[in-house]
Amino acid sequence: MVTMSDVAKAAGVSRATASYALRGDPRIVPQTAAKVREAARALHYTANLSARSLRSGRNGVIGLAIFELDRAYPSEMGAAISREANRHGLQTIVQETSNSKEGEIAILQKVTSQLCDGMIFSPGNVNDEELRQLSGGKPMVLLDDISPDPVFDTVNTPCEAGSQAAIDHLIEIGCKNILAVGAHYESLTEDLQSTSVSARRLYGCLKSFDEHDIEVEPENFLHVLWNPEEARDLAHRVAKSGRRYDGVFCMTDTIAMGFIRGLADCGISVPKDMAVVGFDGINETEYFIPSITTVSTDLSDLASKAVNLLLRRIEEDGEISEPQRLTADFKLVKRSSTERSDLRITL
Amino acid sequence: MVTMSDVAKAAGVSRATASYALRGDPRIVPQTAAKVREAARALHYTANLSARSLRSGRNGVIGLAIFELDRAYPSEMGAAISREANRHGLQTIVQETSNSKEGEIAILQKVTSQLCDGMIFSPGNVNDEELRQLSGGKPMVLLDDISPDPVFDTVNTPCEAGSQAAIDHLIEIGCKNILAVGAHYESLTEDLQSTSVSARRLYGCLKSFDEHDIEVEPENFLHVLWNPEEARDLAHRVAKSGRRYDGVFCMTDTIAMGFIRGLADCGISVPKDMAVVGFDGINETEYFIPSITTVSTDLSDLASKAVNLLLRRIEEDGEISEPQRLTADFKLVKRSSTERSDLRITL
DNA sequence: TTGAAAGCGGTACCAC
DNA sequence: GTGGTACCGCTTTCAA
Repeated sequence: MVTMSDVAKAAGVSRATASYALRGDPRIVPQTAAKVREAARALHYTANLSARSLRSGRNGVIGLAIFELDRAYPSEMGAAISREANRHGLQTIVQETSNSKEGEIAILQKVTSQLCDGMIFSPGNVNDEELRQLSGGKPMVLLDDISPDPVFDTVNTPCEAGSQAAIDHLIEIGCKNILAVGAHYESLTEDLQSTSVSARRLYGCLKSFDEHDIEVEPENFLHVLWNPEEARDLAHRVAKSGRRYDGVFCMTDTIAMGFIRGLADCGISVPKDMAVVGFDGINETEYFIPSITTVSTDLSDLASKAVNLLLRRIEEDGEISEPQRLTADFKLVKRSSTERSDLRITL
Repeated sequence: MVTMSDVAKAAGVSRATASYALRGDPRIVPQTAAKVREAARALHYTANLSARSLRSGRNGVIGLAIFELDRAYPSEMGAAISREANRHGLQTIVQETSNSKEGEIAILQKVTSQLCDGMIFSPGNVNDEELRQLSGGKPMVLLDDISPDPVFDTVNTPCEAGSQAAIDHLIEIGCKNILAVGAHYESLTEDLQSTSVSARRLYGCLKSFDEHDIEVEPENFLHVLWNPEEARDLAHRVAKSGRRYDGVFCMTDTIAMGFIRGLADCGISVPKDMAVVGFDGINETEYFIPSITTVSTDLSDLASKAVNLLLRRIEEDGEISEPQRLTADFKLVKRSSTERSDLRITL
């Protein structure tokens, strides 16, 4: 392994000078700097990040912790963040928490807070106070944090506005009896700011119903775990229940896909018999049959907001500003799953 | 930040003793060890990985580099490896190479080889010689490496046997005119061991045709980039070509999904008009409509083989054994996309 | 403008 | 069995 001493020796300067030169410190005269750079290149020198990190606390790497690597939304988000960080000259390391408290603690405490300049984190099972401890003082940006009293910068997904747009769309295309899948009607009791993602999406639904003067009952909302298996089962139960819905808003695309699959199992066709809207905008929605109308979270925007917040914290020296809370953009992408043939005929 | 000196002081021992005690060195007497552990717990001490790594070259973290985070197969593989590593008490950090040479170099040179005890890597644009340089001497296991003369341990996906099983299945259900999508017929000229994944999958197809005494022509094979967009376009062209296939083997599930989508665009129904088999076994194949028959690579097996090979290298001291080449298990998962109604009637 | 040297937080050798 | 201490590779004061 070639070290900076090797480079310094080859260039005929001291280690200190080599260090300054390689990092472009203006104190070093151009000739010396060029000599050092040349030596580094010739020797294929690469700085040792552990050493740099140990000494200066910085190494140009940021950490991202997501629930699960193998689910579409978090992994697409990870890709977006990774690419955005690259644009700023940073490397991103991704880890999965497996949505368990031990996982989150292990990652933050053992890895991310030690090996990275800062981290972006989807908290699931640790609260802000624990996070503060686990962060080891390193900058952190949270994704969809639900603390009433935020300690860290946060970027939220556009839950309220997005869900509202979804229901608006179903109403627009003529749906008269809409079902929202993903949250209990009862979950909406708490303070909205500090509440869960599902409750915030539910809130958006209610807002839309309200603005359209549509009365809803608890039966218009069904809770389900956010995975396709459960959604599929739920669709079976809905199909057998006899209750007739003509439009469904699923709080995630994965739910939507499972739900549509479940409807298909029971001979109910989307969009002919029922229109379906998803949320997230994962790539698969375009290739699913039918392609799925979805509230597409703008992941580039989310990534850019998160990385910029993090960089601000990493670069700020001492003076700590108020934690910020931003929301990512979205757009409603209309596809087959809400194309109503009856509507098309009237056009 | 609480350091080992703090722990040592609190426990009334030296730093050296504290270090030994915390790592369970048998030389330390149980009482002393307990004292140290208690102090560490009370102070919420966590070892600094950069420091440990700098000194000992080990920190319990392995690196995984995959092409793209936001594609199903690599991310499911990443999840499997991450979980397998956890089982061995290791943390995994995942990075995406974006399938570019610069990406691969940056990751290996700047991050993985420095911050990790070893790495698992899908090479795409760097050859073995470059890899050896970039690895910095750290242990590395490759995934689907195609070097004629392997330098590193490798775990391959079951290309030949899997593709053969796929074609076998299509033949079994009565397909008479089969199309394989994903590789040129011409790509099969080179030495099989050192050839690309697509060529190896192609070879499996040919083996099956051969064993069933089925004559094939170049028209039975169509090349396409391995993404759903291209596959969808290709399906459009196939549909319009007039050539009648009754069974299609797509070399990845993503191709299969895009292809089925494209067929649907043209009014061709799967499996009624055409049976389709995919490869990889990604989760979505189960929820796609129709659900997709696929050659499912056993990712737990792949992960276990890769992690075990890596651990062996990390733990081996000096004595270097021959590079090993293993192949992951698979199973053919039969689903709707190859359910032939005509066959079902005759049963 | 450059160099000497201290030190980041651990590990591991060697002496006691 | 435990402690002193050199050292991993780099950054960063401080002096020259």
